[in-house]
Amino acid sequence: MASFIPSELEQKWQQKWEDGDIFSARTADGQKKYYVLEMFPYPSGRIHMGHVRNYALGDVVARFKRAMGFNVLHPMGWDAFGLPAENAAIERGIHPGTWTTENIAAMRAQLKTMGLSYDWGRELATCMPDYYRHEQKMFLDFLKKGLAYRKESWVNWDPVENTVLANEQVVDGRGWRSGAPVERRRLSQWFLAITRYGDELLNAIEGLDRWPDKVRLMQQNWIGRSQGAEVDFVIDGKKDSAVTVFTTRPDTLYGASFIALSPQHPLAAELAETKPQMADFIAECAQLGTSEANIERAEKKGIFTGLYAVHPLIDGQKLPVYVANFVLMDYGTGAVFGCPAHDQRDLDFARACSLPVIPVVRPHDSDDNFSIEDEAYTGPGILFNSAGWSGLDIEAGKEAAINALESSGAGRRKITFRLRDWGVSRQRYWGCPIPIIHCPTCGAVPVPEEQLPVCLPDDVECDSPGNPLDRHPTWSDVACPQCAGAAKRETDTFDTFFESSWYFLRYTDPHADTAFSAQAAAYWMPVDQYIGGVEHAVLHLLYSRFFMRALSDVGYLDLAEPFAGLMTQGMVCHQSFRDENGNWLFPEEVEKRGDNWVLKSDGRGVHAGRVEKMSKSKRNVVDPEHIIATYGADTARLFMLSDSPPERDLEWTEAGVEGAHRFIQKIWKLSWSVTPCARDFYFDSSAEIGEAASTLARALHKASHGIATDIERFAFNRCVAHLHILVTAITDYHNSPSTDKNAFSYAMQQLAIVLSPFSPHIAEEIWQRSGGEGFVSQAGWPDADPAWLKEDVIEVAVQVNGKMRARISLAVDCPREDAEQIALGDEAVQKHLGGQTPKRVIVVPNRIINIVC
RNA sequence: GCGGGCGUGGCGAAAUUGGUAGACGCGCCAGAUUUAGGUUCUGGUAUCCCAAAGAUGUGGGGGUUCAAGUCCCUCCGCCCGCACCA
Repeated sequence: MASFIPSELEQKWQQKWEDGDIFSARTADGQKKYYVLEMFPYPSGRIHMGHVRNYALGDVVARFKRAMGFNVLHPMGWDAFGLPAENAAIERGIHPGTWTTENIAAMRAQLKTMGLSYDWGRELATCMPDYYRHEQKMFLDFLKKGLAYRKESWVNWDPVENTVLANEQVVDGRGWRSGAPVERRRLSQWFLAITRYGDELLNAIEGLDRWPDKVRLMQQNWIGRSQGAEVDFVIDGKKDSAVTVFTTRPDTLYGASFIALSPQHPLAAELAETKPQMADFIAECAQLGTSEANIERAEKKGIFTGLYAVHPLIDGQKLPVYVANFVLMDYGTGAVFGCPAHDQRDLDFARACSLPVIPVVRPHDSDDNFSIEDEAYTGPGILFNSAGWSGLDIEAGKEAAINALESSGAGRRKITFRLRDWGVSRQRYWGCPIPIIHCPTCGAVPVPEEQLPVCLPDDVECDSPGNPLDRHPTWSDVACPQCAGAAKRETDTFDTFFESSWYFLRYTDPHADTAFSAQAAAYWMPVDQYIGGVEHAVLHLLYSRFFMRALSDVGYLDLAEPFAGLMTQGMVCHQSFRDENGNWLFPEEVEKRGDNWVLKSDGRGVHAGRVEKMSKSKRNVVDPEHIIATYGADTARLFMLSDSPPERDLEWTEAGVEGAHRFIQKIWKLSWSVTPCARDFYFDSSAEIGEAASTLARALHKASHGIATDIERFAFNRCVAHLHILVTAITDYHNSPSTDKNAFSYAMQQLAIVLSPFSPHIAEEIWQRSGGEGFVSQAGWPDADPAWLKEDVIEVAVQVNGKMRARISLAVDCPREDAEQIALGDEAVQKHLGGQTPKRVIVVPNRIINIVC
């Protein structure tokens, strides 16, 4: 027997697949299509285990659907613009483009060793002008349609580097490189009007029935449609100035005790001009940056403006106006009224500032003495302390409030979305240039379409922070397309989510002169199965849904939803280790001796930490390249799929890989007894073929049925269990005295088919040895014969008063009465009945019998 | 802070969606093969109990039901996302 060298075997088959060009997808009208897509990687330099998991999952689906007779599209490409390339440029003096291209080459080579069934002819990289030129055109089309517009918004500003910082680059309120306290700055930037589709994006979630419920919920909450009212509060002493607030609880207006403005509210800025204290407070708030998580986690603080607002309903009542760090400028109107009795955050603030707490909603089972202590009351109830609204329930109260506001002119019904328009401008080099020319006389002028693409210049200095496009001596100097006067190119580039919002469309027609052709999109779209990390549950997936609608509206295609099916995978985790000094250690630096972990080098003790997401900083990483070189891709893929269900986190363990490897080797050894089998061989379920052959036939049919069912429901770990059971059955048959060489080889050939989505290389080898035609990668999935799946006798549990007391064997679909009689006749059952007569007997056919007395 | 999720043997998990808890794998134990180690093969393995019988058991507490890992309430722990990381 030849020893098993996975790399040789795998290279051989990868070469044959490539030579045979068997994974190229061609538009084939009439054949049912299936589009499988995994989220394309950012070319960071090396693949990591998360990629291996993602692509192994996708390849199972692609290979299985091919076996089921679908015309499968399974492409791969590179999400190639982004911040890390610029960081590499600053840190290592390498051009972002060079860095990215080298990374792509390295990662492509790594991916190819996995034996994934991609159509590499459709590969794309978003940093190529051939790709991004189309999104410049899209942007201009959006602009014409009013879907793109310009407005001011806030960014994190590093005052030392004079650059805009990403949230990731703000650490504890300081720039990550400069260490300087972050400021907020207002910049004029481009936005895409995603909120125009708010209702549609929300309503269509219901139809995404092959998406995980959790993702649908998250998108729903993210869009966050709320009904309520806008209320205008006139500032005392300034008749014509009012602060407008948005509230979902107009019913609690009689409980209002203050008004709070966002630190970015125009009125706050106005006050800061004359009040240094206010200016200081706003500056302090600015240090929290733009991250909503940071803002909302910060200690609640506010300062009094000295102004009072007039309560629109209560004569003579005035509410103090504060500027508070917990009010977001981006939501509603950037101002709220505080009702401490019925909002915990308002209550905390009111207690800190000694403001009145006026309960206006009481629970149904309380009376008008209901009062508030440390906890705001947010539950259902009846209004009180509310003049004419007292006695109404909350919903009726809201209606009454809105009617009162509308008739007095102090407010109006209002629907607000939490969703904000998408700011796409980035002050960075490594992105798609925004095709706009700024002219001192004509303003922002679109670059004429015949001048597209606006290519990134290569000759840039990337050795210092900031946008090199701003520093380029000539690139931005152009003539205005309208007046031919001297003008400047826009030096901002697009958010990289722009690229990932339509790449799945480009794959359908990757060499088209346009972004894609409507025909190709009509054939291949939507993506039937999309697979990727749950971290994209909202942003990327929502932007893509928006893009489809926007592109449809400007005439590119006619389809609203890009992804019919979605599967979100869990993270790949590994135990982390630290030495005595708290330094992180790589897994290969430690080993287990007895119950303790020690350093391999000198045997000193090691702290074994938690099992957590693989990350470079904690060093708990395992390099896929090393694993594939050692065990082979078949083993690595099989292990990735075998232990945890795909949506859950997976712990990478050495022992687990070893186990998968043993299983592959077991199959390898078995494969040496395989000889070409008769083409028309099959197990006849209507003939007497003997015990051993029947058992084998049953195992084969159960496996092909079970694996197909479990692939459809993403229970890949169960698929691996089916494979183990099948291999055990084939081994037993092989070892049995009545073994038949032809039957054995046939069984192995069938195994090859059902194994091929998981470990395709060894499957090809077995297929070839058993005389299979062509590639197993192109073979059809075996139909399961129901006759071989049916059991004759089934074991049924018998409970007495809900406790399991016996198991009885019954014929399948045995009549209820017979089952009941047999159960009651059972010795153990009789013993537990202790002579009592059953009051009730529940018979669940083929499952359980419960005798109640 | 807000939004979402997860929690079952020593470990990864399974449970036909309210019907026999622990399939399959890892680990461990015993035996066989082997000069030995490794490999391989066979058997065992939720806990308590010598065994049987029995009892207990799905993060904690409570509830609904003939029947709860599954449904409801509540508490605890861990993880993910929060709009300029991708």
